[in-house]
Amino acid sequence: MGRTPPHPQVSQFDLQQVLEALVDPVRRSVVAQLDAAGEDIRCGDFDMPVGKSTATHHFRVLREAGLIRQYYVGTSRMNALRRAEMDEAFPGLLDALTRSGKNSGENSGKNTVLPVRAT
Amino acid sequence: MGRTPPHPQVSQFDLQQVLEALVDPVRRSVVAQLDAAGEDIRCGDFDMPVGKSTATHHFRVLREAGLIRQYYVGTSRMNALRRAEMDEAFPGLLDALTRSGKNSGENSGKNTVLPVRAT
DNA sequence: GCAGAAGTACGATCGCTGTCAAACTTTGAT
DNA sequence: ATCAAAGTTTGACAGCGATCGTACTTCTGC
Repeated sequence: MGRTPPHPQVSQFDLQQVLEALVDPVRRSVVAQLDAAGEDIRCGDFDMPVGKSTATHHFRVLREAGLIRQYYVGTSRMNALRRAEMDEAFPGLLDALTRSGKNSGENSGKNTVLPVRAT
Repeated sequence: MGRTPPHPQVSQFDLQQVLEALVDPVRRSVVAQLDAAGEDIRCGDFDMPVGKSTATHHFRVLREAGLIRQYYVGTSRMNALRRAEMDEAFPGLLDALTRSGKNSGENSGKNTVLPVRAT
């Protein structure tokens, strides 16, 4: 059980890494769900449109960027939003993202208004 | 083709698109330079570590996301930061990025040789 | 001990995007 | 008219990352 994966310290948070984590709609949705719930969530209890192995990958990216903290409870892995630490490193960033996530409905990544060549 | 290229309206700004634009260190640097200068800058006057055609590509991505406005002056193309409109669409986002850009790696995302504060 | 549940690790695709070089266009100056 | 400056367009290429399926590891309950 106690096998906790490595987590970065606040002093090691990197903006580039955080943005790369948050640019993916699936991962941003995970953050949004944690923020909305206000409590920790099991990996399997998220609403994610991908397979298990892909989900694992997303959680790892979020963890290594410092956005979430993971710990085991039985066979389940719990996920906690590191909101306070993120706010300390990058004030206003999570606020801006979680807020605008509500209004402009996230359309899962692909374009809405701009012309793109056909395939 | 001395005409102005197409620019999106504020109501059409898309968070996903804006994040995809800002996740690239070169493009974030362009935004930072515009923000720091406080005035419009010619394409050729930016400090960019890429070739001209790549720079053109970056400017297009920024423009289509709504981050900059482009207009011609002679043979030169000027670039203006659409700060107010971005703030209207995504309050706090640019603030968070330009501010933490000072501390964390806005350094092209590769080798960030910057002071790290302890906790 | 065994079976099932919950994730993880490992390859393998596959599409996207950042990059460049070369050719082209438009504008301003000589 | 000619030439140079400033960007754009096009085509090609390389690398990264999101995705999946399968096999593997741990833990809980019986």
